[in-house]
Amino acid sequence: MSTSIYVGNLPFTATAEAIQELFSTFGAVENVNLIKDRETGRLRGFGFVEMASGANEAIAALNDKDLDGRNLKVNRAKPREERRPSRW
DNA sequence: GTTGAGCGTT
Repeated sequence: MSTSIYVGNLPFTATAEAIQELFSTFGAVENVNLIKDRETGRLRGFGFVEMASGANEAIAALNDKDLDGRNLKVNRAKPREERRPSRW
């Protein structure tokens, strides 16, 4: 059982490994997925983290936490929606 | 800088 966590307001200086280390402090990080624009390849400024345990602990501790001069947004993520229809 | 995908067989 894993918990999907939404992480927003991420600094462009942050990386997946840094996020994993940060979240692994409170539990086991299953996976880290930083979202980036697939057309430009640049970070969108947010990402997702899957944790096997300590998810709520990480959320409570890292949410609204100061990082690189910005306050992080950490919340339980909602299931990914279907991609926009390619065709009618 | 705020809720993710990719272009073939996850």
